[in-house]
Amino acid sequence: MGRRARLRAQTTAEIKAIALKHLREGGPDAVSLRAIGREMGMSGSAIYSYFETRDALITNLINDIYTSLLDQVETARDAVAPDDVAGRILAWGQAVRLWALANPEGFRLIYGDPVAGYHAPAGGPAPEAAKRACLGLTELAAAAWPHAKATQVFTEHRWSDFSPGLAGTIREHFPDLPPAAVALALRMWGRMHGLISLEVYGHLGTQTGDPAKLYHTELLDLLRSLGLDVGTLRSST
Amino acid sequence: MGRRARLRAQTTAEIKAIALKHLREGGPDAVSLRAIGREMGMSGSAIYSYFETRDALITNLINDIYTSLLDQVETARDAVAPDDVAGRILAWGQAVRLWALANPEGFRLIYGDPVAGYHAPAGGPAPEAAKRACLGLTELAAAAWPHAKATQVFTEHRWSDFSPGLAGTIREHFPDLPPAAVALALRMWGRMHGLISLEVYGHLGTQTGDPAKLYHTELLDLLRSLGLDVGTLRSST
DNA sequence: TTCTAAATCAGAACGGCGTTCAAAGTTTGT
DNA sequence: ACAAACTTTGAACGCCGTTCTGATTTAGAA
Repeated sequence: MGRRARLRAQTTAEIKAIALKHLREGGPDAVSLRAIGREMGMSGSAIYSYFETRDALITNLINDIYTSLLDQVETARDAVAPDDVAGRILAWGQAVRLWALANPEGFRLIYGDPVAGYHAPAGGPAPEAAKRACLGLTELAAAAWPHAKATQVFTEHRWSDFSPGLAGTIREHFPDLPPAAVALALRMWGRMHGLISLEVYGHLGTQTGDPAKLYHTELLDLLRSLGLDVGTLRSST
Repeated sequence: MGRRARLRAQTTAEIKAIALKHLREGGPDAVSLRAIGREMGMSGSAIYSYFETRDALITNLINDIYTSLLDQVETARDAVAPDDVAGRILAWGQAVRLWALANPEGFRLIYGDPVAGYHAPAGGPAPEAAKRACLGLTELAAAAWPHAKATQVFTEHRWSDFSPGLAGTIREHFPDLPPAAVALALRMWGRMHGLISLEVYGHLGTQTGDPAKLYHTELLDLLRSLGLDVGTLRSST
């Protein structure tokens, strides 16, 4: 990599770093090419040498942020023994919430309306990370499936219910998993996402430390509905 | 009401109607004072006679939209006999989703980042509607509580876990309800909200009619976790 | 090494936005 | 009839994304 390419990579990184800083400090509106350029001592239009458009920069940020979320969540999950299925699900769920509370702007960027006038590219802004998330959840669901299948509500699910890309990838990794287990994985996702997004967007009491307890209860209920014993677990905040 | 006041009310309504139209047709960015004025044959600054600021207009819209959501949801719930607890919960849940799919921009306005640079006023943009939502869900949880309390995961919840305003209002309406039932109501909210918001924001497969089935399964599982019999219910899409 | 083509930048410009302000126009009540 | 209140306009300010022109710097081939 020549000198030119190195400078370019460095500038690109600086743009992204400042964009992230503005995002954290001033919310989505503060992420503007002109403001970034101003802080870097560059003209706003100069950034167009590094990103084709502002949306491209945002997409790039979403990718990074989504990846960092998954890194953290997977790490938390893998800190629990693989045979402790309930513990791994609990760890995943708590990690998602803690990450979201620590990075609310990032959470909004990934799961909400990212930024004024932003339009996600086809296939979503971070298809790679999204696939990782799906696979991670499916792995948890697959591990829980032997216990869960007895307790699950009966609803017919077919592979054709899912997008071909997702279904294909999943069946590659988990050949013997029934489609109902994939539905379970998505529902687990929804259960975690619901309370977290209500909390991040301020629709929960906005008072005291309650949301943590509420979320913990929800996770325990999720485990119970999977047929997993949670009698002894209690204090993993 | 004099002629002047009537004209004023009419203009105010027209502003809101056009704002809603732009919201539906062009997304949040299309809601701009200048664009509204343009369509009305008014200068953009004239709107400041009717709304103190753009955020005030948005807040007003959120209020209307949130209210219309609750009207629809409560109507759906009340179409089911009061003693059919499971049916009422199912009706509520399906109504929320159908409304969200029919009014995705409204859903984003209420539950997401509403619009570029919008900052909600203290107490939220629609405290009245939010309270109605909480009470409605609490009513459902209260009706289910006799069945549910046996199956619920044990987690201590106290009144102090909730915001004083919410707790007070709820205890007014449901004097004998334990705090755990309020936690259950909020968790029901989260369960419905999770899948719906993932679907509205395009994080679910983006393929086929699957989300409906997934959501239905989730509602059935919710009912099951409440100890409500759902063996015969199946086809209420 | 010299020369050409590419990459990088600044700065002006266009049209959009929310908001403010002074001035003109209109309605209301006295 | 007239003063006070309200409504509206249009210009202005500063912000934004984006495009374009032209200058400057760099990389690689001759």
